[in-house]
Amino acid sequence: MTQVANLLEGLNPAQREAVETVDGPLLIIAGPGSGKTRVITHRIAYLVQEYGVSPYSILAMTFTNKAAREMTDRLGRLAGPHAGALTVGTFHSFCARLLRIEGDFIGLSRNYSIFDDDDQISAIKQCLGQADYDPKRYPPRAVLSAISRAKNVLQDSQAMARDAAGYYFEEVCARVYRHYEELLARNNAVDFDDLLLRTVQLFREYPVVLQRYQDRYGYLMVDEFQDTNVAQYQLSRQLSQGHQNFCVVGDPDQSIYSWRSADVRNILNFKNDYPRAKVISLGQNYRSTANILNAAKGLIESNGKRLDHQLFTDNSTGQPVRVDEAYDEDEEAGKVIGEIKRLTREESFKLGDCAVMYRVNAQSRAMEEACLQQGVKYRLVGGTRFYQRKEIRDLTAYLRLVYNQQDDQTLARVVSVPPRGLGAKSMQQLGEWATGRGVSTFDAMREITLASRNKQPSPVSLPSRAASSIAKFVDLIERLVAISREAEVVKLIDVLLSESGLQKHIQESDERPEERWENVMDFRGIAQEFNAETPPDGLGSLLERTSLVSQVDDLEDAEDSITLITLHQAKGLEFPVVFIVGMEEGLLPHSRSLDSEEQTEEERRLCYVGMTRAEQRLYLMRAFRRNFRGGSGGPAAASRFLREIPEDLLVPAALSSTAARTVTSPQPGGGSSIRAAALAAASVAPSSGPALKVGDPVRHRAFGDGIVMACEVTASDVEVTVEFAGGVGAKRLLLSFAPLEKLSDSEDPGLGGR
DNA sequence: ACAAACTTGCTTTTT
DNA sequence: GCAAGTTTGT
Repeated sequence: MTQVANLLEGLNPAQREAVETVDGPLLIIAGPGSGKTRVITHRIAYLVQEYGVSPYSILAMTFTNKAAREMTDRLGRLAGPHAGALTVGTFHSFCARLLRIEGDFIGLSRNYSIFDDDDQISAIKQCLGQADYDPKRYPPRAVLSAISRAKNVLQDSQAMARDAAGYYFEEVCARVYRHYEELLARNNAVDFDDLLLRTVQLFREYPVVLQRYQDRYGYLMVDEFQDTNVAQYQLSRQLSQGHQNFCVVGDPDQSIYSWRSADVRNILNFKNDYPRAKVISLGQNYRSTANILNAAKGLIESNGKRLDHQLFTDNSTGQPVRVDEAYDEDEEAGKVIGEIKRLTREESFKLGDCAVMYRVNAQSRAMEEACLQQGVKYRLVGGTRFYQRKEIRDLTAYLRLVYNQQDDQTLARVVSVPPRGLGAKSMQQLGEWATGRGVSTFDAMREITLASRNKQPSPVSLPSRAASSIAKFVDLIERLVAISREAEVVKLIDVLLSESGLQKHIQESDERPEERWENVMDFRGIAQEFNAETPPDGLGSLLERTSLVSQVDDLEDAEDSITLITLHQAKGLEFPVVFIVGMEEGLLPHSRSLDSEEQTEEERRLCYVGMTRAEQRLYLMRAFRRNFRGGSGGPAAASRFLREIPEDLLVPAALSSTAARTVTSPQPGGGSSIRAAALAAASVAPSSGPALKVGDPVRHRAFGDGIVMACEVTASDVEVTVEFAGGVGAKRLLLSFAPLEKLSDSEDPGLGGR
């Protein structure tokens, strides 16, 4: 009983209610920083301790491995020895394990492969060929993403074809999809989306199996529910059908993955689907200062379609949100890094407290350069993931082939690394022969090997050199398969590395061999964790791990580095100091999301997610000019989001740029102000000089014609930034001194402001 | 098997 | 306008 008291202690009334509500459907709307994970873990512990629910019958699903691990750790501390019996995992890993066990029902044997992105693309290319479509007209990426979208709404190729009627591209995709299904089946493989789709299908077709899982899991919880897609929702519904002990936690305002088929309607319509669902709103924020929270609230309130719920905090007011602008991305980066250095020097922040967030990965380059220049250590989230590195992928490809020889995609990757005299043409011939006879490529190779061992003529006409290469290769793989059945995983890896020539190949490559070999050894270290399992299960688990990890997963705390991260990846994280860079129209909101209101609202949520990551300080930065892909990029207007944040919570920051950038003339006395610019944009004319507003064409005696990019009201004057034509670039000018004259619209110098 | 020349397209990327 | 991918040539 004391333990139970502990579980409720320190919770606010809403949190407590959420923990104590154990039966029936429950929807928890959890605002940012509202102690969501705490509530989930305490609720699980409470179920076990107070209600005597067996931990064995509790299933908790998350989206990231990181979230799953965090939850498991916390539960270990809360529920102690019980924790091990809980099922906590991502949707995908749960399904992957389930299919290992039950896959037979739908024609998947235990050792099935999980196709990664590359496998999928090359498979799609192959299918396009089979269906006789030109990959130029139908880019494999686009076809794959259409198929993926269909899978995420639980459509097989037939259903997709039915829906596609009249839409030519979709029809084509549905036809390719049919070939793709067949290819996956031949390879004894599934792709990411299949993990969910095929599980749902299995449950539909075999109610007995579903029954078993329904009986086992009497309590189901789903985290980040706003990001579930139709397949995930359906799966959850199936599992909780009988008992309806279905608890979902999420925040529609943080739904930022609709482009990955997440369907926010799952959470918005939850009450319709479960009329007797209890709804609890966690509104108290424990993370951010009041100023930061209110600024974020102000922004998100501009979204039309919203489930209203009250956010508040007892935290201190804190400092206003600081806003600053720069000439271009380099100056912006210089200012950010300069300010971070100041924060560590003059205040008590550490580098590890600071994060810089951006909309697109390309923005990291300027930040990295500024870090290098100013000697600030950084960690870049994203980049090539560990398991995506070439050397690791080559190694895992071998392991996958050893685990499942039906997997032609993997075979194709492995066969010429290192080169062993089996070129594209031999493989092509071999592949055709194999498909013609309805066997896998490896089986075909095996037959050829057998024939040559028995001194029989090769069943296919191949160069004799190729035939002997094939025999050697088959030999190698079969030896490895034998080892995989009796030895531990690391032993298999060691033999593989030396016997396949992969070790030599990596160590003698010209691209940083030491580093690459180190990665291989790191991988070997990871593999050690799976040594204990009886062969070949250890191999299976290792492969599952390699297919299902993300970039944020292995993000470790680094005290002495700042973090560079996209806004998407930042979801779920928090930092004392946050900079959001690139607050410009066309970037945030991104130009590709401006054509629909829904998409623009998602951009707003993305910005909201970023802002609510900040605990103490929040900076919003923008640049006038940004070099997109080398292109001039054109002058960019301030993001509408800046205007939507309540004015009184913002303050111009006037950060100094340590990185020298000579375009700007020395700034007299004062802060530049985005707010003022916005006011000016709204045609509030400055009190002196010609009335200028953003977008006006002007003429300068020395610089020629240009366009007003911004007006900033300083203490005593108005400072305008003008983008001049003819390679002159942007200048900041004081209106009272500068010989500027306003041109009428007909004299527009044609710079084309937005 | 690699390099040079060309084409293309250009958000985000939990698993 | 560039980087990445594809095609073509040696």
